[in-house]
Amino acid sequence: MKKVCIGMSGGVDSSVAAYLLKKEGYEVFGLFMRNWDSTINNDIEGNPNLNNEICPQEQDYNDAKKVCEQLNIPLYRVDFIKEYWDNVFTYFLNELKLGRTPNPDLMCNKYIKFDLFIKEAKRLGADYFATGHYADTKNNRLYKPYDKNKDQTYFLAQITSDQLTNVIFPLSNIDKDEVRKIAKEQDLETASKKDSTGICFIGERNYQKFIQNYLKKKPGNIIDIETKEIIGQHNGLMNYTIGQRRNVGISGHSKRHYVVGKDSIKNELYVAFGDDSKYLLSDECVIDNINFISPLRPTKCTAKFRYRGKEYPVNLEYTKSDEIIVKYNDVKSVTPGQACVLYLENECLGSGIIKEVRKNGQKLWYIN
RNA sequence: UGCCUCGUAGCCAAGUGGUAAGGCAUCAGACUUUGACUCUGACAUUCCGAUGGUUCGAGUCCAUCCGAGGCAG
Repeated sequence: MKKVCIGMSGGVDSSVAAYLLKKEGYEVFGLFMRNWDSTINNDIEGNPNLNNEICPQEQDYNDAKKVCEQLNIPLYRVDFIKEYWDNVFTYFLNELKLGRTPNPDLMCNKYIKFDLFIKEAKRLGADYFATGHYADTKNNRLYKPYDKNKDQTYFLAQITSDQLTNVIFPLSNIDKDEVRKIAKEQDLETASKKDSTGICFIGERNYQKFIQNYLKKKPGNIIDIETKEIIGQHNGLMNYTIGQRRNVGISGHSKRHYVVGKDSIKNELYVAFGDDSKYLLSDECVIDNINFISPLRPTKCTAKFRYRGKEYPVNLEYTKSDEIIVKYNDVKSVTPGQACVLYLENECLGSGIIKEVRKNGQKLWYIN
């Protein structure tokens, strides 16, 4: 019998995925992973769980355990604390230091979930590996799932075609409502559990305080990009992303403000006023760290610049190096460090990391 | 010191005798496996610098004081 390892997170999605695999007739076992340890990682400041009797991670494990008992499948667990730190968190901090906006979850999938985690699953005897992602795969290619609203291919766009070998996404053909319905029908422990959000396995919390555990505050000026006047002080460029409006720390203006750029050398944050500020717009970007999952290399396709962002039509210009120039009509808040994920219809072709943002052929001077 | 203007919630700002607009910020929630963006809701219940006065009724008129700025000097 085909043996499948399902990555169990303790949430409703992986719970239902496990149930569906079992129903399909596979021999299923669960694998729970932990990659963050607040004590080992010196994660003190702003950590709401330090004094809790039971931290969310243990709660997640308990929930996963309970679901596996309900489904009558074994559950194993594995720690990747050091590996997560070395491969994902270090990258995350380095990007922040450069003033960019990294997306650690893409790297978590690339280096942890679809690499080390799969290796552990194989070691435990699995032929196939499954997760509760909303995505679809066929012939080592990646596709959007049936539920376009929950589509999580954005986070998977840095893994390779090889990494999709023998991978199953049991939720590829059903939507979230259906998942909740199945969970309730089967009376799974996690049926009504709230979806988790926040950085992969670190969770929801005050981001600025979290970062302060690892990066020192570095105050500097906030500049009105139109008038060049100093209009406030920031706590450190790592706390801001392009397009951000909340928690910037300025007020007293009649229009909304948005972060439009930053200068890591001068340690200055640039802000513009108004919902339609031209400073937020770009029409071209350069991406590197190119990863194609698909063999296709179109010159016209669509792209997402942020998770749950809109998909825009783009033209691709392949350069000699490991870079692609992506051209599009004006798009707001395209941000260095974020992934530019390419799609052709339902297929997720792959992605690159945004390196430079341009408008009218010129690099935007106020974005690093 | 003489004259002028102004003093409304954290910030900006309407209101010019009839019982405190709005924007920004903030907070809460929705959405969300990235720090967002977006959306919804809350936000001056003895109160409009202070103290008196006129009036049926004043943030709105008058007087004085305090404070900020400007013009004279």
